[in-house]
Amino acid sequence: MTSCQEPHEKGNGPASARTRGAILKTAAGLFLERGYGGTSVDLIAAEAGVARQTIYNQFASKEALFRAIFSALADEAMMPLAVAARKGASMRAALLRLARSHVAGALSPARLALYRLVVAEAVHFPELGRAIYGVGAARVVRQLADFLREGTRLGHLDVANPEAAAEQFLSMVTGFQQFRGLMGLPAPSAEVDTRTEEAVDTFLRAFKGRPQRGMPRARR
Amino acid sequence: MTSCQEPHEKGNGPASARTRGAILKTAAGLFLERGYGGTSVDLIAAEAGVARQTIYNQFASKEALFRAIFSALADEAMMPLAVAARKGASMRAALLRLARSHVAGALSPARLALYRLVVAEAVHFPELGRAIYGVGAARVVRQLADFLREGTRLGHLDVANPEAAAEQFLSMVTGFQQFRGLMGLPAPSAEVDTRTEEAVDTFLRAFKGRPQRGMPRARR
DNA sequence: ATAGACCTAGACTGTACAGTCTAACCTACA
DNA sequence: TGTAGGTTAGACTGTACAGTCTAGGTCTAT
Repeated sequence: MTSCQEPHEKGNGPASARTRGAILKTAAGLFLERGYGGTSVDLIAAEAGVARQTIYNQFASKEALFRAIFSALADEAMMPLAVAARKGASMRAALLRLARSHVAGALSPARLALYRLVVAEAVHFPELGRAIYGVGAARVVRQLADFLREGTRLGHLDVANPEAAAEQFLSMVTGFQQFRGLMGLPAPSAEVDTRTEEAVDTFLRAFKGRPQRGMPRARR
Repeated sequence: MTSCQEPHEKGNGPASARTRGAILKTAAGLFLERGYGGTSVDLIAAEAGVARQTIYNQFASKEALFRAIFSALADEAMMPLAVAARKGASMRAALLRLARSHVAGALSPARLALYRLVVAEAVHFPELGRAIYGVGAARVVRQLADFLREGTRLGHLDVANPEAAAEQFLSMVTGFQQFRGLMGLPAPSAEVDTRTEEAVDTFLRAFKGRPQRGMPRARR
């Protein structure tokens, strides 16, 4: 493969920065797609359009490269919940919006790949598991818990233990859908949506607050 | 092509059967412990106290061995839910018992290992994912759904969609605990138990049947 | 005893990979 | 122009592995 790519403009920093970025980005994609063991340094080099030696100039080892990638990956993995309750929206609408966005995220190919990667490698890279949990899941739980606490304070909900309820909500909403996705089963979006709605309704039946105007409590 | 060579009645066929069993058992343990890629045929042979050639006499390839192991693994993976509602037990007690046993199973090292393996390999062995889902998860869901349906018929519960509710229940009960386990985080049994109880209570708040003072008989 | 089915040990082939080393090469900059 | 930093292709080492092949060993039924 003849190298000689277009001459780098000066001013965008040292060539090494650009190269390093390309390596990181390419390697991240490959690790997600093929796992740690399934991704050779040669492949990363080829895909990034870079010599293998260049990778070793930038990173001490394949493992070091993986670790370097990981924190970044973990950070962007769990986008913050779109938790802002809109002013006029009902609690059900707010939770549904939130659930839908969370499910969509959790079922996206990128997130499923990340999940697969982490589950598979957490044994060899224990701090990786802790990182994903801490910067990802735990943070999302905390955000949602705050939202539920606020909803309770305002009387729209009746949640005694917001952290536990948040975990229950997220588990219920993603649980089986995500499992099916990981198992390679199809996830028709209509069905996903139905399941999401049902989960939200179950959650609301369990945690509905004091009756609101126009919302008769009597329900047998 | 697993065990199709038994044309002669030779009676016992002792050596090969025993050998084959040892290989299967050893390989299953190693695959669970170290994953498919992390387990070499040499290692299996050594661990099983068998020559490598013997493995190749019994199985066409490492992959064939893996597949042969898998159905067995999938079968014993999800023990049937101890779903029998005891006569005198309250619904809460029954669900709690069920939840506890399910959680204990899901968090057991063997099941976490299986889960890890399946999640990691479902890409390369798609039918593996389908098998685990079908013989495992889907079956458990069906059982629990039947139980919920029966509870609803008796008026102890009010579940409109038993399948969906069963998935919600199982997701809620195992969701985060299992995730934490997979991530290598400690799972203090006291905390697991608390979370389990909370999940059961949430479920019951959502699906509690009509008040049961005299247990009004519901016929349909 | 002997034949056949099964087993063992280990040599062997071919492949893939991590990581090192070298020598040439490009670009910037003094 | 020359030097320095970074890059490149590719050769090289050592390891691990899947899978084959061979030569001989063990057990069992006839």
